[in-house]
Amino acid sequence: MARSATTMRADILDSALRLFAAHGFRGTSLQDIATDAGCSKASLLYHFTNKDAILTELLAPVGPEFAELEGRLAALDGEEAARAAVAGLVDLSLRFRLQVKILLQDVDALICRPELPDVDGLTERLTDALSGRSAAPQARVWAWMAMLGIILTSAGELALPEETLRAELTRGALRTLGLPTD
Amino acid sequence: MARSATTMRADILDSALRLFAAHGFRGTSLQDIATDAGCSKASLLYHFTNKDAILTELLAPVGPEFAELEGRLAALDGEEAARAAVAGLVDLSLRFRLQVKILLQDVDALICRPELPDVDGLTERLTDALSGRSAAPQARVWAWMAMLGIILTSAGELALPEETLRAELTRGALRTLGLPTD
DNA sequence: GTCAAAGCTGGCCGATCGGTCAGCTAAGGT
DNA sequence: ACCTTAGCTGACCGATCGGCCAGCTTTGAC
Repeated sequence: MARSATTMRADILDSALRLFAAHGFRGTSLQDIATDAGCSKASLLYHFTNKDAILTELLAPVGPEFAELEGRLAALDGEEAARAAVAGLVDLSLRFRLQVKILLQDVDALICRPELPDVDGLTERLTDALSGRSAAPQARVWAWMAMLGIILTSAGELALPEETLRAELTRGALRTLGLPTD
Repeated sequence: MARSATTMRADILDSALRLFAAHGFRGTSLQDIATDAGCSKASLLYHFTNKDAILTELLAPVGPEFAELEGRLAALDGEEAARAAVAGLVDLSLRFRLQVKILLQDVDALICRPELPDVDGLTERLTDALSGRSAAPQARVWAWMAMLGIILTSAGELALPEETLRAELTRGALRTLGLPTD
């Protein structure tokens, strides 16, 4: 054995996460991952059944976290729902920067997979909460702006300490939604 | 000749624009475009030297428009710069919805091409204007949130009349930046 | 009517993709 | 010392990609 099994698997996942986030799922070949991880392409397919399995394992922790956020939001309404949605979204976007970046790059090619989180429904329920359960066109537009602003800005490469980033993302989103920033 | 030359070229560009926006540049094959346009793959490469040439022609009108916006913004400062940047960005994002969507899907694979607009420099100068020429971390975060919110929300599929979309995008972005909405 | 050129296509090419397989190496229980 | 098995690999496969080319059909100038 070349190296401990757990290390090899972890190295592959680490390389795949970085490369998928940087160049997209479709833009990263198995050979790219193998080279980066320092092993052969065949070795990848020994540890994982196929390319999709690597992606699925990388994205596995994301789904439950967003589901839990949705559960918390479901009981709330109005301004309370919007503030909770902002806080939760900022938190998850920062914790899963790279995973979110992967999802966004090939949305259309990935949302059709049943094992992956239901992105369409998720965004719909999130914008519903962010708008404070309002169906007004303005509220829907602002909810989308706030959601995309949070997710993509945190996925970007702003060179800022995490705490200031979290604080300013929250403040910016609340203002987008027209809510006073405490 | 099967049909008038100008029609064939226009049909190809129309199909390519829709397919690139829907599935990305790398996610759309020449065969896909040919099938959609109702001609053979070889016919595409008769009208265009290669796949990149189709993309370049689709994106050609975008560069000058953003360059002109930049020129207008360069002379402005502070709140004036931010307001002008919001108005200009909303306008261009709505006018070039599909083109922007293409650029965003494969940013990393496309920005390296010299003939295409300098996305990195463009976003940097735009966020500089949106922040009112401020280097404060908060202003930079909010500028990114406003920019991404405008661009991606307009690229999305909100089923709203263009005028309300324009008005609410502008209002939302100004609030994100902490500017009074008149 | 003739003919050069434009418009268009089927068939082919090399490269690269994800994935399979037989087989090599080394670890570890007995 | 022996042998099973986990870890790993080079070589290979079919599919698909972007792109090329010889040649067919139609047009329009003369």
